[in-house]
Amino acid sequence: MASDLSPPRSPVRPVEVDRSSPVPLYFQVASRLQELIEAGEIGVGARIENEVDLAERLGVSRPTTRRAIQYLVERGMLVRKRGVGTQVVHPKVRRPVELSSLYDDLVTADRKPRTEVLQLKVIPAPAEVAEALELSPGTEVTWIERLRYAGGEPLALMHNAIPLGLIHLEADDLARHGLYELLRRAGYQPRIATQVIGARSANAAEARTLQEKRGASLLTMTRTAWDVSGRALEYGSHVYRASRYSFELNLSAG
Amino acid sequence: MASDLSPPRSPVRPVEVDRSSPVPLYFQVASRLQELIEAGEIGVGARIENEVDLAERLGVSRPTTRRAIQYLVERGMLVRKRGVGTQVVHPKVRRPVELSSLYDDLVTADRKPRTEVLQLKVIPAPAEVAEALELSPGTEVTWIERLRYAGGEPLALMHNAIPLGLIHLEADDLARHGLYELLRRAGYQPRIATQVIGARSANAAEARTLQEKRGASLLTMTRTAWDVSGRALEYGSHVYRASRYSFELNLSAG
DNA sequence: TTTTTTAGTTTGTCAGGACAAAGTATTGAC
DNA sequence: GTCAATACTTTGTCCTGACAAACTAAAAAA
Repeated sequence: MASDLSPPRSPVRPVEVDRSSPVPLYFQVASRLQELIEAGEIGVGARIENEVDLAERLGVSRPTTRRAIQYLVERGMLVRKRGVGTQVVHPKVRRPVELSSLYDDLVTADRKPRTEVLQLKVIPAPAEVAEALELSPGTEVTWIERLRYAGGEPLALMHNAIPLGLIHLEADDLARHGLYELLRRAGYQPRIATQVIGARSANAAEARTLQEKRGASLLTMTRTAWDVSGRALEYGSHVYRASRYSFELNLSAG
Repeated sequence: MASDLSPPRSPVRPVEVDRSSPVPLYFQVASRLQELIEAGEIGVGARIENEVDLAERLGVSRPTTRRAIQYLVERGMLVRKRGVGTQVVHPKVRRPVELSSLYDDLVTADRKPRTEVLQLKVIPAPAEVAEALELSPGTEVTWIERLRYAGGEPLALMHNAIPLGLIHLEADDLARHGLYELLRRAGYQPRIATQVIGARSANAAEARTLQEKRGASLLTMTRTAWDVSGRALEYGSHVYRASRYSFELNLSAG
């Protein structure tokens, strides 16, 4: 019997599972729940049905139900408390699902990007680069210098080093596609990266290239990216015009 | 019988579980595995024993073993492939465990922090702040201006707004503790935040306060933080001396 | 009235078993 | 020798069942 508690317990009506589908049951359940939550049918703060009842009503086992709920907990849509129940979390809090993608593509989003390849050659890795990529000093790498425009204006000056043998790069490809896209296409999926974001003033050459005044503030970002097996894919050292660019990130704790 | 495959299959020797301990079995198993991996006893790239055998040898059920392994997979130490096995991932790739904490405390880590409270008062929220905290324009908030030193030198000028009623702040407390520590102590745990990181040049007042030259590059960071229930906890607008500070982050892609 | 005890609810942990799906290695046919 | 079929290994999904731990709320005792 439903008790009368202040956060109403929504009944989660028409959820059914399709056992002939190749989609795992737990995922079907999670998806249905997610739909109901996003459609607002299970209002924020409301407690969902308890595991045991939900499982019984859907005709699946409790572990399957648990796994579905766990899945949504992990992406921040639900919170569980032992002895209490499972609540829907405020939507604003549900963002950080994809905090984690690595994109040059902040640009690609809405502004018209254009890339000019200033340099493309093979050089012995400078000490800093070799260390970042975990190569012996002097190992050769592909070295790229690109100037990226957005909306017709220069936005960033980007230097990258890529270990030889990973991928063969043509200036043409680089002009038309992002580096990460090219890497992915060659079968290398960046999974982990460490970034350092800082700022400094533009020197004369940078100011000229980026059409800024000398001494203008620049955002700097250096990054090393690895694939899932720990192979270093890329080292990058970029400077952005602070007047036109900023980093936006979503963090989640615990 | 162990086959002879190029990545050697480590035997994961002396792992035992303590059933009288209050620590969950799956967590004991995960911890032991993690130790072995971090001590290098299961070398990078090596496959660990398969679930079934491991479970049997430890005297726990397969679901428990699975859960332990899953736990390490989620924090990026292991990779599993159906039909193949479970491999240890390169250590460099294991970082992003705690990308997710919100800290002022980058500073507190090793450098001696000191905080000077320049302002502490209640004011109607400016438009930008009100929007960030999802308050009606003009709602009163606690407004703080702090100057943070590290190693005897000024490092950052920080402005924060906190909704009234959350917490009563004293200049004394703020001088001795981080804002997040005070919030946590009052029972408010920041869970989600959105940050924007940019750069600009210091104006005269900022330069004076931070002991920089006028026009020096500053790193800027504005942030809004929410707790798990979606309540807005804090809005912050900080500027850092770019010559002394940078943001370091670890990203991981889904 | 206030505090303590008790009972009830709900999630957390764990076992053991069964079959499916995805790879890998071996075998057999051509 | 090359290619396809087969067997094997390993993780993925799912079930039933049981008890423990945390929390809430009601009942009992002070």
